[in-house]
Amino acid sequence: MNARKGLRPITRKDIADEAGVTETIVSYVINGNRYVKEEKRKRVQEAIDKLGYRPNTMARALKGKKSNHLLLIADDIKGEYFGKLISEIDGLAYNEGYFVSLCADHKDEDFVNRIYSKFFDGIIIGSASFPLYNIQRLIDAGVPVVLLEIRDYYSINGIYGLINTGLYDGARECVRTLYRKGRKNLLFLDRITVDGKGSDMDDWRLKGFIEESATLGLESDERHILTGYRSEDELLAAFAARVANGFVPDGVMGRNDHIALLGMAACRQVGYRVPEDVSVIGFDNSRLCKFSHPPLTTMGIDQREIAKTVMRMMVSLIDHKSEQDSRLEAYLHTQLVMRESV
Amino acid sequence: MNARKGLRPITRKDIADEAGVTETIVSYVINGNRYVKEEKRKRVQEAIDKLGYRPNTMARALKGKKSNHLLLIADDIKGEYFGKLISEIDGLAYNEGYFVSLCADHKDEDFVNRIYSKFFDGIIIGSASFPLYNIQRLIDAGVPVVLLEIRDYYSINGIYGLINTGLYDGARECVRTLYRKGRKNLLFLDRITVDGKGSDMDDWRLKGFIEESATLGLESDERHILTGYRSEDELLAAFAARVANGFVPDGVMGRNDHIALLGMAACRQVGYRVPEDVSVIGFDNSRLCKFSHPPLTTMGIDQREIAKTVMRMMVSLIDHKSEQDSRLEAYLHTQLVMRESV
DNA sequence: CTGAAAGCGCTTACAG
DNA sequence: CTGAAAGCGCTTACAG
Repeated sequence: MNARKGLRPITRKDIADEAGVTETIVSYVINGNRYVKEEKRKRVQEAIDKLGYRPNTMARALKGKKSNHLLLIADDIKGEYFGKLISEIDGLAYNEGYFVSLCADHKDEDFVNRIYSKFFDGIIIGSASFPLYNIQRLIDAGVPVVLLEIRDYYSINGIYGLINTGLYDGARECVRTLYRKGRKNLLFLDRITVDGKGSDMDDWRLKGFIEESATLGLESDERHILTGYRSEDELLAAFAARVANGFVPDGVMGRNDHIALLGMAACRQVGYRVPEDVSVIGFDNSRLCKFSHPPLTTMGIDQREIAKTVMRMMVSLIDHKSEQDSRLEAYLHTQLVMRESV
Repeated sequence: MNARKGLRPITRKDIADEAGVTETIVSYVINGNRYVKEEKRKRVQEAIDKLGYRPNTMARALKGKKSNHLLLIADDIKGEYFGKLISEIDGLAYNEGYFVSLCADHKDEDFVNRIYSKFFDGIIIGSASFPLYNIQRLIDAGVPVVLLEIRDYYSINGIYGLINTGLYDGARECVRTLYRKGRKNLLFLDRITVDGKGSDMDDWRLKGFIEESATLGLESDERHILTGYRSEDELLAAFAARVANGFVPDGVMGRNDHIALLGMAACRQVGYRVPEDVSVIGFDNSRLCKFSHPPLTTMGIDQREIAKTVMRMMVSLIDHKSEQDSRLEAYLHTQLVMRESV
């Protein structure tokens, strides 16, 4: 009971002593890979329950067993999109016996070495800025990897999971939604980044915007894409500048709800009414949408479905890797949520 | 290069071979706890850099070294409050060499055994529903624990960190803010829970609401507290029912911004104008506030400051536990953010 | 059917 | 100053 000393963690030996069997026997009942006399098995099981024993994860992992730890690498941990996703993944993972670690996409060279200390049973990459060669390195090293297709991963080879979360089709539908309202002069609002480096054409949402615009015969050159800002204020300023330069958008598509709402504010700032003068559409269907004014029309992402797919792939990759002979793929869909901003 | 085979993780032996020294020497230069001839040290260092070697975390932890893993237990992973907090903690933790795992507060009896497999160097508890006796068990077992004081933890003994994030004082200031606007008939909106079990008096925000009301001579009996709902719709219905029963609030305080905004919607639903008829105040200063209509006045929480305090305490607890002779405490402050809903 | 033993990748007290 | 060796808590091939 002395907090300073620390209660000794209970080990396999304690169970063996308590149950009156060899340590070997304890291992075999835990791993269930050898017949053990029913009566001994029972005594061991009781000892385990009584003492609340859990095999030391470290020791098991050292002997080649799983660490039961997954890592999720994200770039916008703060956002509601990842919040929901993590929450769903955590729920499913916990039931499968896993813990999930969360990590922003750190830029230092050492990052990959650190995550590759044989610690994680699998890695989920949901960051658009994680370098491709590092992803390839992980896959080549045999680490189970599941990629959330925020950007194009066509160049990645090997056995891994790839989840297309419907961003591209969703973006196209956003454009069509604006178009159906008679909007012809669209503006895409890119993300805010620390370094002011925006998305490139490998970004599914931007790509969807451009290609659907082309399909519909709408312009989508660089005047129609606002990018390169590092803060909310810079976004507002960039928008105002674009308008001052004579560009008059009648439809605004935000890369996510937060950005779309900032676009809405920017519109009002230069005197446009939403949705009378300009339609605004977001992406994510986050809580923000319902409470904005007017409520934001948006493209909903089903994080629960994504989480289920992630876990399904992870389990395949971890437990049945040798049975796979090509990458696993899944295509999910977004869903338009009509409110009043379009 | 064969993805199926997997590149063998590089071990201490590889470094020893590469540098032409004993494995022992490699360990000593890594841990820096013995003099090693400058020239050997240099060769080892070069080999480490060249091969990108990282000591196996599992093996080190098995020998009593740190696992460099922290666990954060939260109850509302989805929310923006935790999103920001995690994001900040992750940033600081990464620089200190830690990864942080995230976990909802699972209810099964086995949860504590699972987290107590000697895996985590420390545990941060930000969940109001984590059972007190389990917290005490962890602390008694010598696990470094930092508690975010969402509720009252006066009964926990031993050496641990306790961070009062200013919820109580913040809640009181919310009440005063409403009061200053002449609001006398206040309504506290509690959280939405899965089981419909609301907060008790150990909850700092509720406690602050009740006690400041008393100080100001305002009523704060159960008619002034709305609780026990399991969904947004139930909240709206409960609000309408309370009003139908003849209770006419002129000030609404939400437990967080999301709840406050729901309260705002509820007000409108029964025909009240905000802020003309009723003032609404939230808690968190999340993105929601800025985009609501009218923009929500709220109590800001500084997650960055909380994260810094958490890490500072964690490091003390992990690296200098023996030097502590009582629990570590910190008091942080919330900050009123005036907008237009009060 | 079952136990003693090797070994996973490390750290560090021990003995030169 | 430095190496061989014990041992952390496990798993499982090996030899009864």
